[in-house]
Amino acid sequence: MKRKNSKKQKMNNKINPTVAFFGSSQISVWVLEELEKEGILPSLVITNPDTRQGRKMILTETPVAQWAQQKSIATFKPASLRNEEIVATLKASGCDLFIVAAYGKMIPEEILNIPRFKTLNMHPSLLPKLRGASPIRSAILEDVHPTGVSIMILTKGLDEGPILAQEETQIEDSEWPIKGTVLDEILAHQGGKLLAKTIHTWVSGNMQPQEQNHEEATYSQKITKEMGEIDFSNDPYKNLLRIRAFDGWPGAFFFVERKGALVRIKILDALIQDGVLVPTKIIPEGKKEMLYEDFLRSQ
RNA sequence: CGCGGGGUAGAGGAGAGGUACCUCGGGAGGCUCAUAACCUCCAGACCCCGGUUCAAUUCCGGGCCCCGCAA
Repeated sequence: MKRKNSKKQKMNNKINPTVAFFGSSQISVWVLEELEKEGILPSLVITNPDTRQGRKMILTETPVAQWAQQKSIATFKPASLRNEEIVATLKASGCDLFIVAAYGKMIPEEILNIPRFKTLNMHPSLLPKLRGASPIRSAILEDVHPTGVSIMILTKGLDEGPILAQEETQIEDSEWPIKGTVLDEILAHQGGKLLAKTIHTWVSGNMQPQEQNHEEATYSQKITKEMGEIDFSNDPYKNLLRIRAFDGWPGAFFFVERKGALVRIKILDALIQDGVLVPTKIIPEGKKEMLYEDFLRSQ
């Protein structure tokens, strides 16, 4: 009777380490939501500084900062982590574990090694594939299907740390190439869930990190605005991948001449019809979202 | 005050100080073996509040909303 109880207790009362979370984007927030569902709430949040953004250039907090504020969690917004004050603060926090998800900055080794359970990272790709800045969008752009999520221990190199867990993402062929914003959300939630599960096992000591196969590593490039310009003379499927990958940000676009001026046309979505890339929904500069056929009618 | 564009039928556009026009869509009818094609007809609109004016949807001022850039 007594034995049974203690066993049960071990199963249900998971060890809950104190955690500091590094993240900045909406993807980070989705991960935080999954962690919270599993009872992991950080006691400290590190995110990027506020930036001016939006049409009015309003000073805005990162989605993570907003989330943390709502939960009344202490938040730091350092411009750089190579800063003794921050390092001291993190050391003094006494956190057992650091978690990183879409933070947006490289974290110095000095910080990675502070907590006794080390620093874990949720990386939304099947490492060692698509290391680097844009694993989700590049999966679409480079037609890497299926993709997935990985949980790893952060080390000095860029996404080179040993892997604790990995999971493929189930996406129907018919849905591929999927839209970037959709894949963001799928991978963030899936990665968050896997991360939560992994943390519980990891801190209880029942996990063997697996070194990555560095030979097979590929890297995702940072996505820039210019990459979004669509040249209709290019391969239609590649253009479609680009439109879907850049969904939301930075967006795909082309220019048309109207009354002597170049007008930018943003492509929201497109499909391939009889081997030809046909936009479906667009936004001409200064106008609102409209069907491409409506746009053509008025040309 | 970061820069800029815009709000006209259900959709996309044109327009002008005094009958608001075009394309698509909707409805009715016609032609046709038949049709998403063609013909005829019909319904349906000027973002809001002030000002100027004999007259404002149009010019002026303010407001609300939408969007492109930028970040």
